[in-house]
Amino acid sequence: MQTQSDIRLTPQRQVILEELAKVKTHPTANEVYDMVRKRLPRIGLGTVYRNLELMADNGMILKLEVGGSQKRFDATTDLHYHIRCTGCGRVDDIQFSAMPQLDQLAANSSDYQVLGHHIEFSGICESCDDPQEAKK
Amino acid sequence: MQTQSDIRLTPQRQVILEELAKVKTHPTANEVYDMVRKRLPRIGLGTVYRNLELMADNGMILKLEVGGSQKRFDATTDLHYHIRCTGCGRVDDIQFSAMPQLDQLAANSSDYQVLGHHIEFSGICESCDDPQEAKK
DNA sequence: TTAATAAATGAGAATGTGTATTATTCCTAT
DNA sequence: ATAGGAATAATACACATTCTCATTTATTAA
Repeated sequence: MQTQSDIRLTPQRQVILEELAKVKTHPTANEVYDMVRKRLPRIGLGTVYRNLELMADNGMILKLEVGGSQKRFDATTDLHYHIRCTGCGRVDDIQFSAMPQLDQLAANSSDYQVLGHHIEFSGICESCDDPQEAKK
Repeated sequence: MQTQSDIRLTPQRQVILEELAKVKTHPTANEVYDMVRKRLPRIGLGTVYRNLELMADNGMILKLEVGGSQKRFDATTDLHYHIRCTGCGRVDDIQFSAMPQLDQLAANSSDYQVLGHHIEFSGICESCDDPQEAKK
C-alpha cells in the first residue's frame, strides 16, 4: 500500500480518471470500460482493471466493496457513506456527515488495529419503488 | 423473500446449520463445505451454496456481503457489526451495540426506502500485526 | 540522437466464486 | 407399496477478476 507515489499519467489512465470523475454514479469496472472505450476504442479490459486497482491503492480513487458481485469505483475520496438498491443494485451517496469517532469505539471493543470503516445502507430506490407499488 | 416458512430440515441442512453455529468465525461457503464434508463426505458444493442461500433468505442465518471476493455466513442473526482484517481477510464481530437510528438518518437524506444498514470496519488483526512488527 | 532499459498496454488464457441443469434419490401421503 | 414432489450430487456453465506474455511506449544513459 502506497500513498500518492510515482504513478505515470498515461493517456489510458487520464481518460479512466476523467470518465470516472464525470459521473456521480459508482460504476463497475465494466461500466468504466464501456465509458472509456468510446474515447479509446483499443483499450483492453485488463488495463481498466489494472489501473482502477492501481489508482485505488494510490488513494486517487475509492474502491467500493459493497454488496453484490461486482466492485464499484468512486472518484470522490473523502469519507462518505453509500446506499445500495436491493432491486437494481445501483449505489448512491448518503449525504449526512461521516462519523470518524466510530473507529475509536471499534478500537476499544476489539483486538484489531482499526484503520477505518464504511457504512452501507440498503433500500429500494425510487425507480424500483414505483413498479412495486403498481403490483399491489 | 420469506420469513421462517416451510423449510424441511434435511440431514444436509441440519449439519450445515450445526457446523455454522459451532464456529464464531464467519466462514465462506467453501469453508462451510469443508467443515460439513467431514461429517457428510458425499455432499455436493452446490448443495451447500443452495442451502446457505435458502437459509439466509429464510432469516435463519445471515449472509455477509463484506469486502473481499467471497460472501460469508453467520449463524448469529441479530444486528451487529463486523471488522475485517486487510491482511488475512478474516472477519470478527464488533461488540458494541447496533445503532438502528442510523436508518432514520439515511431515510431523511435520501430518496430511498431504507431497509437497513451494515457497518464494516477494517483493520489489522493480532495475528497479522505481529509479523509486520518483526519486519520493521 | 541512438541504444539500452524499464514500464505499460492489449489480447487472451486462466482462476475462482457462484449459479443452473439434470438425472437420481429420498420423503411423504395415500 | 406406489405416485408425486422436493432435495441432492455431479457437472456444466456464467461471470468477474487476475495473470501471462509478446508488443508498444516512455525514460534514461551514453
